[in-house]
Amino acid sequence: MAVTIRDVAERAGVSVATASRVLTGSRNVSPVLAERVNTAARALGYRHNAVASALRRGRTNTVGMIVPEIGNPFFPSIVEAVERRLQESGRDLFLCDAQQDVTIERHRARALADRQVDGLIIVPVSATESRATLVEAVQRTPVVQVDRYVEEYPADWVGVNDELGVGLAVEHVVALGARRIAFVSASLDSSSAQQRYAGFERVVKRHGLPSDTPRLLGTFRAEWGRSAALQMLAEEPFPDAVVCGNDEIAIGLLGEFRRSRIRVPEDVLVTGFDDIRFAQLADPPLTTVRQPGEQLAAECIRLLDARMIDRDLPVQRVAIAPSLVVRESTGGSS
Amino acid sequence: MAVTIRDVAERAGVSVATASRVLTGSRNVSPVLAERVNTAARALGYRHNAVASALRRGRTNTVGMIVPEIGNPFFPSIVEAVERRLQESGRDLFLCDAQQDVTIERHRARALADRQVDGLIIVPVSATESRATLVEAVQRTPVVQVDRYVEEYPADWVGVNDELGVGLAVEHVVALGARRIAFVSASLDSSSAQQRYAGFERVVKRHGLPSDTPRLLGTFRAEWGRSAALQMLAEEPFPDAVVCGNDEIAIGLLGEFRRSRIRVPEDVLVTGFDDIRFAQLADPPLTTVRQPGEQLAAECIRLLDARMIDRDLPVQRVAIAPSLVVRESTGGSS
DNA sequence: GTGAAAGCGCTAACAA
DNA sequence: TTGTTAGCGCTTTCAC
Repeated sequence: MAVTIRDVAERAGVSVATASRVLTGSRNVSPVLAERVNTAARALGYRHNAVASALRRGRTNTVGMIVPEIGNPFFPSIVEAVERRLQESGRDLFLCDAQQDVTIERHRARALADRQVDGLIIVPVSATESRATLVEAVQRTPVVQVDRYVEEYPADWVGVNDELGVGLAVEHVVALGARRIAFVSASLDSSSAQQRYAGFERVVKRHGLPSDTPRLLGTFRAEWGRSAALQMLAEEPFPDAVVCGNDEIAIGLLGEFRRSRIRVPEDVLVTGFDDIRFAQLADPPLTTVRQPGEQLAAECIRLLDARMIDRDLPVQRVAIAPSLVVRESTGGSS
Repeated sequence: MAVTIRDVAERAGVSVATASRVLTGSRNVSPVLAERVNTAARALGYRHNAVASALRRGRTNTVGMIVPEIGNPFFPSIVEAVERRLQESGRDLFLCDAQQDVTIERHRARALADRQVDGLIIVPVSATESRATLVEAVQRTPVVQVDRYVEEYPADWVGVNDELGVGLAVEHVVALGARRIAFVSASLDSSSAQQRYAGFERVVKRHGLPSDTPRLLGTFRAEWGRSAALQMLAEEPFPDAVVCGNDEIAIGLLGEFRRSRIRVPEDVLVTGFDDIRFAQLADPPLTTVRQPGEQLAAECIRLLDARMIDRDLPVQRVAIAPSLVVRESTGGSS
């Protein structure tokens, strides 16, 4: 068996209480004994049993995080930022992947809560079907929703203003002269998809632009961008611009346009959303709406910590304004 | 306080032992009592305390995983595959990101071991500097290295044969007539970088190709691909082909070549490694060496389970043969 | 400042 | 088949 605090105490000639006090960094121990305990611990190769500690204290110094799909490159960027923040306060992050499935998402949320995480950060899969999972989780642990949220906000949320973000993209292509603007995004399961769609419609309406242009809703994947491109190529008239619900879709679209000898930005303008790493590596480099990952992460941890202190706080919603990054897919920086 | 097994037992009118037996699915309980316990648990909203259970059993039904950098899209693909496998046996995966830093990696490994994970899956950051972390971890829990390994194999390993993989790429461009072949990859910290470099040199030598072509070693990132491209463009003679250490580098390289009006594959052939999602979306679509993620994951779990049964098994090394995926960056399928 | 002792919630002997 | 009970390793009163 592994060496326990009992062994350390014995070797140091003190009680387990004192050993515990030293090992957890309590003030009220004489330097002499503290030194003895530390020496004994080192000599024996003592390793703290976090499970036992967690059982006793009811805290784990651990935060759980669930993302809809780790393969979508936008999520890893948020995860990295959150992890850096958590590190500052010495907490560990356990990350889980819901694989785009609300059932798996529920399992993961329970698994994390069962392990007594001190808090849960979640990007919900679905605006409607993830709701029950959130409601259940909120009763067990502090929860913060990031990026996406579920209906009626059972928990705090931080994200960018998606509606505004897509608005920026539309305004941009309108300013460049586009009239017939198509929208390619994911079906309206998630709040992101919903808000981005809403933003598109709002600005199109505001400018009195034709509303019979394609609105193609599939998934947030590049393959969907490809099929959407093919679909648009098969129909007349071809749009002046395509605003996409995220970068992956836009990159898929660009690939298909390239193959069909449609020139971007000469024949059609294209915009994305997120500003993932590959956006600037696309051909042509992609104009997109940037999500400020560091800021999202910072706010997320702030909300979580506030909620850990007071569970009964009113639910907070923090919407950060995104910014447009102009690249060559709409004619380049100007 | 949350509802405990004691509350359930009381409500069901049985002992905690019986309640425990029912709740953990033991056979030896009469159906009548089992039903009563389940009903009581549901009525009270009982949730299993995994921490207490873990302390008692010494098992957590949890596997930890550490990747060097979750932002590198190759790792999420492995993570997803591992997660699917683990799900089959009802275990949960806790994922950690080492942020390319061996110190953080050590912290994560300890945090996971402290929480008594039943096993650890790790893609080590460095072939040399991650070694101590591995050695320590191996003493605490079953460990499997995936993709990369550290010197002297303190733990099982499964990955593709990197040397062979790069060999496939070189053979391919040689068959297409390339003589002057450049190599752009990451500096030789990780075993992947080392093996891929070795594979390149071996095949170049075997074919008696010129050995004064560029060998540029930086990082596994697209930015490095860009700078490497610029470096090669500034020198004479320009190579016939560039074999890259991974897809990201190749994609960065393609971007820079495009900007400089170097045509791929007409002016130069380019190959990658990994076959990440964006490889086929690159312009032109990237010829690359595919790592069979599902197979890696399956083998990884098999090794882990074997080691959980017998810690004293001799160290296993499983090298899977990778395959070449030919796309347009070397002239397309043929 | 230090130690004795009571659990945190659960499981697994052991008895009945 | 069921119940009683002794811990898993740790932290934290509560006495001294």
